[in-house]
Formats: sequence, structure tokens, C-alpha cells
Amino acid sequence: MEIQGLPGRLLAELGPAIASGEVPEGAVLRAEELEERFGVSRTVVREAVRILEGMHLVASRRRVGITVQPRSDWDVFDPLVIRWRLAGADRSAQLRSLGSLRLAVEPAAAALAARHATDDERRRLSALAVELTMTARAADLATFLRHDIDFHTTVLRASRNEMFAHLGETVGAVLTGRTEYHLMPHQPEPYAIRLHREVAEAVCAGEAERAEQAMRTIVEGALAELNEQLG
Amino acid sequence: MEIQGLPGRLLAELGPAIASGEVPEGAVLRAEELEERFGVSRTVVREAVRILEGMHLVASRRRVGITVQPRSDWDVFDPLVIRWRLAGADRSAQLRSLGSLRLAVEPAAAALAARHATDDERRRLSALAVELTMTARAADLATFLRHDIDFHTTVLRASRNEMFAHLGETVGAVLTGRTEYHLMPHQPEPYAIRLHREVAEAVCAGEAERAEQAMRTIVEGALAELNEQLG
DNA sequence: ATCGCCTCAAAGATATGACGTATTCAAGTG
DNA sequence: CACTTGAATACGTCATATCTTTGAGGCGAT
Repeated sequence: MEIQGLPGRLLAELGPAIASGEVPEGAVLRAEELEERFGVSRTVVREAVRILEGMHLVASRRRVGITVQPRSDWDVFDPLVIRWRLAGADRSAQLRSLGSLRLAVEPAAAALAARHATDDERRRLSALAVELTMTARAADLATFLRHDIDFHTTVLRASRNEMFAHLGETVGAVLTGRTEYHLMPHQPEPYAIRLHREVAEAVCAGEAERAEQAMRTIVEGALAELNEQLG
Repeated sequence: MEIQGLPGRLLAELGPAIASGEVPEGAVLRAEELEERFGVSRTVVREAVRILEGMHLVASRRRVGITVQPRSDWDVFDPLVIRWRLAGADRSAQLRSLGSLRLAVEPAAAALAARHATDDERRRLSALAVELTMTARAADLATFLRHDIDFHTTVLRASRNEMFAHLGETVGAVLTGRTEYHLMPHQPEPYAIRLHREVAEAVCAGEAERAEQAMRTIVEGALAELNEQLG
């Protein structure tokens, strides 16, 4: 999933540094400087910079250097950018944005899933809802998280819409970030779990409206909780 | 906006070729072959390939070559990928996906805009609604399109959510594609125009619910029209 | 005949030196 | 003061050499 090789290593340094704001907007890097700082050749630097340029984090201009672009230009849908930002200073802003996006997308996806999911996916959702119930009781946060991500990803994929499906990775990053940075209760709320079961049941029964409502309540809850934790 | 230089030229050839399916999934390209075919150096080929790799259109592996990845891996939110696909074979599938996405996002954005838009943005929306009314009567498709894009982009930006704001570019691509490929009526529907005015008014008045509903109706209409044209 | 290990070669990955070219800044000129 | 011009600068491209990974075929042992 990650980018390989030396350019990958460079990215892993530069990306977070820029995304976190440590290297501010408008700052200028020089290719030669990066070569020395990381002990790699031009080839490697150029390729890493090209990738950052593809995300619109930087722009390279002759006679000027490699300029960090304004945040508003950044490719905020890129999973790497999201992860870097979640790890950095504007974690809370990022989580809020993602929350609104989820609020718009996931209920719609749930409704579509109720119509288009395969039998296999319906079974999978039910099974995952059960798993969630059980691991929540055991307060096993790691496996709970894994199943939670799996659940939401499955719903998104079951919507049979490629763009929703792709947001699975994004939602995964949100949930991971939220757990990792302790922005959720230590013990998952029983009410949230019930809602997951409700979504699963509704999707199984093909009840789009009910699936949509339950999913909306889930995401609203998550967003409310977030606002509580962040003030 | 576009990528510059020779790698850009390579991208402009390879991207559409892959996105359109002309070069099928699983096909393998060799770097040396590309050097010869386009008469450029290794450096250029590598950087272009890196960018395509960033979009997950291809993956480069030693001893194998540059492999076209399955469509499900593609970075479907990348504006370039969207444009390439709209120009190619699965235009209709792409438009449908984007339609569902718009249906989820734009009403939510309109509701947020009604709460958070600046006075300037509210004025701008009203002005644009007027423009739409006038250019529609004149059947001036080009300027109509420009104002339509401007309208939707402004709403998305006024939502004060960076992720919604970024979808402005995407929506722009949809509207452009739809006009360019004659997938909308030659004369914009008066009803749709009215709804744009309704959104503008609601946003000005801070009536989130009404803005959301009107916007939903707009996008639903567009989607219905699309389904009609495509069967 | 099948499995596992070894070797070799193919293809990308990286390094490096040379040259091209756009862009900025400032000196010089009217 | 405005305009022109030129040189310095930092990225852009090319060509070549070398390194590293990995797939495939061969070889031997079981």
C-alpha cells in the first residue's frame, strides 16, 4: 500500500513535516539541500517531489525551488495526506471535516447497500455486528476497531458505487485515528453497537430507509462525541 | 493546474489510454519501450510513471515491468482520473457514480452553506442565480455552464468544509462533461433554474433545511435526466 | 515425477556528470 | 524613472554506469 524504495522514505519524512505545518506554507526547499539532508541522489529527490506535487502539497519552479503550497490546494482526499494530517497539528480540524463528509456519505451508502448488497455481504454485516457486540464487552479495543472498520468498509463497498467504496480507506483512517488518539470512550457505547446491528438487519431486510436512518444516527453520535472531546 | 513539462506530455498520453481501457488491466509496459515510443529519457518516463503510480493506475515492479492495476484500485477521486474517464469508454458509469456522490454531498453542503456562508458568498449566489436565468433564456450554453459551475462551487466552498470545497473541481468536471457530450437538454430546464434561485434565497435567508431540499431536487433532477439519456 | 534449491539474467532503482532552459534580480542605459 | 539586457541560479532533461530485486529455468535429491 505504501510507496516503496528510497522515494518512499523521503515521502515519509517530508509528507508529515509539511502536513503537520512544521514546514509552513510558502516555505521553499531546494532539491540539492534535500539530496544532502537525506543522502540520496537527485533521481530519488525528484521522484519524491513529483509525488508531493501530485498531491499539490508542493510546487516546483525553476530558479525558485520547491514551494510548499497553501493548504487549500492540498489534495485532501488522498489517504496519505489524511493520515499525515491526523498525525499532526490540525488533527481536530481534519476529524471535523471528515465527520461532515461521513455524515453525508455513509447514510446514503447504507441506503444503497440495502438495495444492492450481495447475499454474502449481508451475511458478513450480520456477522460483524455480532463480533462488535462481543468485543465491545471484552473491551478489546484493537479487534473492536478492526471489525468496526470492516463493517463500515463493507457497507460502503456494498453500495455498488465505486466512489463510496473508495471512501472506505478514508473512513478506516478516521476510525483508526480516533482510537489511536483516544478520542472515543474506552468502552464502546452499547447504544452505538445496537445501531450497528440495526444497520445490518436493515440491509439484510432490504429496508433502505431504515438502514440510512440508523447509519445517520451512528455518524451523528460519533461527531457529537468528537465535539465533546475537542470542546 | 496541469502537470508541466515532458512528464506532463507522457501523462496526457498514457493516462487517457489507461483510463479509457485502451490499455487493459493487467497489461504490462516496459520503461525502455516508453522511452523509445515517446523519444524521452529514462528520467522523464520514471517521473510520469511515478505519478500514475500515485494514482494507483499502474504499479512498477522489478523484473516484471509497469503493470496496469485493476480499476477498483484506481484513485477515483483524482480530478485527472475523472476527466480521463469521462473522455473515454466508461463515461456513463463514471457519471452515475458521480451523480450518487453529488446526491449525498451537495444537499449537505447547501445546508452548511446556509449556516456558514459569508455575506459575500450569499450575494454571489444570488447574482449567479440571476445570471443563470438570463443565459438560459439566451440558450448560451458556454456561459451558462460557466455560471452553473461557479454556483455549485460557491455553495461547496461556502459550506466551510475543506473536503466539500475540494469536490468543487469534481462537480465542475461532471457539469463540463455532461455539456460537452450533449447529455443534457439543449435548453436548460426552467424548473432547474428556479431551484437554483431557491437555493440562493434559502442560503441568503439562512434556511438550511430549505437549501438542502432545493439542492437535493436539483441533483435528483440531473441524475434522472442522465438515466433517461443513457437508458 | 515432484519438490526444493541454486544460478542467471531481465528489468526496474539509484547514482552521477553534463548540459539545457526558464526565471529572477540587478546593473546599466536612455 | 522606466526599460532593456545580461548573468546567475535552480530546476529540467539526457546519457550512462552500476546496483538490487525477482522471476524462471535448470539441476539434483528424494
